[in-house]
Amino acid sequence: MTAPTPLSRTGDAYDPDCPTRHVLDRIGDKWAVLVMLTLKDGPVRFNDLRRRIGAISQKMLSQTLKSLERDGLVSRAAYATVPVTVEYRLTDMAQGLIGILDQITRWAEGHVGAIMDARRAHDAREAEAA
Amino acid sequence: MTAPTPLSRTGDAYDPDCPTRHVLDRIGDKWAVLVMLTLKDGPVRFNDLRRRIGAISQKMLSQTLKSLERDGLVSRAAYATVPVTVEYRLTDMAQGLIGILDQITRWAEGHVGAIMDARRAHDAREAEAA
DNA sequence: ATGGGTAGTTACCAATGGAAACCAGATAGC
DNA sequence: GCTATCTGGTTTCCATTGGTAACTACCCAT
Repeated sequence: MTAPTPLSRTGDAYDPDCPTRHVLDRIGDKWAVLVMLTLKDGPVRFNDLRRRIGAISQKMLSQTLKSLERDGLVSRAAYATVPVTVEYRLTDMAQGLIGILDQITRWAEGHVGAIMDARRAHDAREAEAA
Repeated sequence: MTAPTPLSRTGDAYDPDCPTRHVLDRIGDKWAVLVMLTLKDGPVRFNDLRRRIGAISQKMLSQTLKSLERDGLVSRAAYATVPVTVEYRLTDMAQGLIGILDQITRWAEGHVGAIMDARRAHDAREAEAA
C-alpha cells in the first residue's frame, strides 16, 4: 500500500470502503430481507406489511422501507383515497435478488432440522462439560 | 416433538417461533456471512480470519464462530502445536449455503453501481425538497 | 364525541456491537 | 530473570442500535 489506493477491488468484500460491502450489509439486515420477501408477490400497504410480518415495529418497518427505497429496491406510491393508501412494491432491480433470497429460504427450510439437531448436540456437549 | 403447540408451519418465515426464522436470522448476520465466505476456500486460523476480514473485532469473531459452530455450519479443530493452532472450516452442510451466498456477492457486484446511483438520485431529491 | 382506520414520528429504555485492555501459556531475545 | 511476541480468546466499558409504546394528523361511521 504505497498510494492512497481508494481503487476498491470489486471482488473484495472485506474492504469496508468497497461498495459491495454496503450491499451485503443491506442483505445482512434482518428486516430488509423479510420485507422484500413479503413484497415478492405484489404491492402491499404499510399496515398490511406490518400485520403480515407480525413481529416488526412500526418504527423499524418505516426505517427499513425508507432505506430500501433509497437503494432503489422498493418503490413507494401514495394514493389519495379515503384514508391515504400507500403501496410498496419491489423494483425491477430487486426481482433478481428475490430469486436468490428465495433460494436461501428454501435452503433454510431444508436444513432447519439438521441445524436444530446440531444445536441440541452442541448444547448437550456443553452441559456435559460443565 | 410431543410438545404442546409449537407446530410451526415450515413455509412461514413470519412466525417468530418458526425455526426457519432462526436460520434466516443467521444469514441476516453481517459477520456470519463474511466469515463463511472467508472459509469457503479451506480452513483458516482465528487470527488469520481476523486479519483477512480486517474490520471485525476479536469479540465479534469469537462470538460469530461460536454460534456458527453451534449451528453445525463451521467446525473447530485445535492442534497442540507450539503456539496453539485453531483451525476453522466449513462443514459439509455449509457447502450448499456457500453457493447461494456466492450468488449474492455476484449479484451485489453486478448491481452496486445501480444502487449507488439510486442513492445519489434519492439524496438529491431529498435535498431539493428541504 | 368516541372509536377505528390510514401512515407514520417521537421519546425513552434495553440490548447489541465495537474498541481496547486484559488473560493464559509458550518461545525467543537480551 | 525480564521483556516482547506469538497463539486464541475473554472482559470491560461506552456508543450505537433496536424495540415499546405513546403520540400526531386526517378522515369516516356510529
